[in-house]
Amino acid sequence: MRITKAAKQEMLAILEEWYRGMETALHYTTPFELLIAVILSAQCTDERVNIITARLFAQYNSPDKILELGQAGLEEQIRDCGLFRGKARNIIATCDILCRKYGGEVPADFEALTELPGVGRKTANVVLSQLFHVPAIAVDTHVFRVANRLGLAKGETPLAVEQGLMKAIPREQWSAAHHWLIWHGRKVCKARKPECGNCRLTALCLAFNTNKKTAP
DNA sequence: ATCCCGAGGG
DNA sequence: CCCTCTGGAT
Repeated sequence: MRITKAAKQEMLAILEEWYRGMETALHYTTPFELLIAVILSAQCTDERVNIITARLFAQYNSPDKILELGQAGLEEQIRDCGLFRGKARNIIATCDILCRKYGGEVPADFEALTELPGVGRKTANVVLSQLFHVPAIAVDTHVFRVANRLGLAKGETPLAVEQGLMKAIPREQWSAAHHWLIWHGRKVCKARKPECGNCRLTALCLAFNTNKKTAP
């Protein structure tokens, strides 16, 4: 079974109506803060990242201040969000590059961003779309799962799903659709126990209609 | 036991 | 492709 173009457009219309205006759950006040928050969000809930960054940014809200804090100090601050040694190492290295190469600012360029340690394709796309209004679809765990379940974009890798979504969604909606899919994944189309009973998309959903009315 | 707005290394 | 890194929540 496959999802028609018309069905995909209908899904997007419902998602837009449902999640209109929903944006990131991460708290930030500057580009630098968003960059760090997104790096910290790997394998960690946004809610927990917000707890950590509230404390961290109160004192250390710029690359030079993070460098002042140092590896051990940063590890202590971010310990509770998991993967803390690698994240601390990457953030320190990234802050060093930001200071030396970009005057302490966050570069608005995909190649420049992905050269920063700890910044991969997903984080770069979040920063580009959210900070610099570049059309991009960041595929995280929620977008990947929801797009595959719905049949909006099938793919075995995040890149394949990203490319499928770019075909299925008008460019001007890329950044917004990223947030619709995330919120749908967080609130309804959950990884472990999807709430199909609360979903407005079941009539169109590939997984729901393939698995005899029960999403995997 | 599995998942959370992944990335880097082998 | 695979594996590792990691604490907290369910």
